[in-house]
Amino acid sequence: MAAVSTAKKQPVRRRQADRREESRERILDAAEELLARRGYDGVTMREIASASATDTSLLHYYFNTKAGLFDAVIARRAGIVNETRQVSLDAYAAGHAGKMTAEGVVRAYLEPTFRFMMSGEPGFLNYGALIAKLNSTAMGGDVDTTHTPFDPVVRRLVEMLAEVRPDVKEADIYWFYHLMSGAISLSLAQTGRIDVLSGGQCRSGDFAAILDRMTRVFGEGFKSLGKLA
Amino acid sequence: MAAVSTAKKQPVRRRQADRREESRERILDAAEELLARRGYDGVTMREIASASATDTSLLHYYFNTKAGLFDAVIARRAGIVNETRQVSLDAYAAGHAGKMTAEGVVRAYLEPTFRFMMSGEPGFLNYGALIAKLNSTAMGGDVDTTHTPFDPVVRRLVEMLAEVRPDVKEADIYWFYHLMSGAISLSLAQTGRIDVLSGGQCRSGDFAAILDRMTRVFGEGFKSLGKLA
DNA sequence: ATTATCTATAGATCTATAGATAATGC
DNA sequence: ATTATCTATAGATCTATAGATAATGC
Repeated sequence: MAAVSTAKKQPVRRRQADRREESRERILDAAEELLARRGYDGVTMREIASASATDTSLLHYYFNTKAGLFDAVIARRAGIVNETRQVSLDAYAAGHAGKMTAEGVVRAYLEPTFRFMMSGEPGFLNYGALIAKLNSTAMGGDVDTTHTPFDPVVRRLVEMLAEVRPDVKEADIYWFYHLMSGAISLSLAQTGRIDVLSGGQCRSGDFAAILDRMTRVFGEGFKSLGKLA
Repeated sequence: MAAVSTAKKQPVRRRQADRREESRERILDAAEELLARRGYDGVTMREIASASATDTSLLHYYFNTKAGLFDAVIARRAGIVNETRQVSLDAYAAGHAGKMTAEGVVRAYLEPTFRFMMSGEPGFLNYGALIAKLNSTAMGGDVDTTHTPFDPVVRRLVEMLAEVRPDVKEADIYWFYHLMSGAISLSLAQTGRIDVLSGGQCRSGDFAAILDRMTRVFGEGFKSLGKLA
């Protein structure tokens, strides 16, 4: 057997890179949760430091400023989310050349996001709520919302929808995305409001139900575009 | 001719009630704009005081606390918005007994909101953005989101949609409302993101365009409910 | 006499940094 | 010798209130 819990008092000797990584992750986790719940201005560096069992000086050591910490929280998961969406759209396009449907495209776009939310990892639930807050924040404020890292995938989505219905004007497809985006955002926000409103018939955290309804409603709704009113 | 600008130096003699009302409105306007732009925690009482050309002590005199001021901002326009929606839904129901359509109900629900946004009154644009922020805030925080004053009208909407399609489960109608609510929220937020994304083909402030697309997409999308997938 | 408004400040924060100490690198 | 972490604090806020003054009521 290898040496498991040999010395009692002696601190575990960890590599610098590991200490660094562990501390950063611990801070990012705490920041993610607090930022998701109360927003950028609703959270203090002290609170994040306290929640991650360290001091504000360490937060500044790793992330420089509060805005830097915020950006790091967003950036941490943006890559994987983006890639998964991209892969999903490409896979659907490849598997349905010439027979793509709006519903299929919509599902391919939505599924990865909701799969992350259903993974059970609390980090993703917090991340989702944080992205929702960011989405409803006007551009040009303190928090930089210009570098939304999701734009290329959205363009791909629009492209594929245009292929399904070449007669629909591009602007209308963008509006369609806008409406869908709003529905996604509110869902990621997990506000608990629909729970109360429906008397418990719906639960904010039931992402399987939301994915199903979204796919249907937007898949069908897409057909209305381009028609005369 | 009546006495217009008679005395030069002499301060205009105004009734107490008028002074009170004018000051309150001036403060509420400034608060509404700042809160819409930066959120509850992103704005200070000092800033609101400065923007309304007064002091924080007067803000506290009229509204007690920061939370009290926030509530007053929300409450000021909630009544008229609510009533207008209610009247619109009732009018549609009365005029289309037995021949209501999902699209008709959806339009009757949406139209008043968007009409306020299109009124050109900047107060309503700010109010809309503020409501959008509130909608994506989880319940149970500092800001009280439980007293959302819009619930009764939503129930009426759900009721009418259920009349259009009695075969659809109530939970599905609530989910449908949830999706629509997300799209409304993002639209009210006026983030400017769709403008950039679409390369200027769409404008966040084009509420006529949004109302038109929403009515179509959700009117058509509603038909997908209750169907087998 | 009452109500609205201003002056001044208490007491509790906040972000950020300088400088000391502890742990790892080599 | 270098990197990670902690101690202590600067300097600038923040919300809220006490108490004085100005304007209106009657």
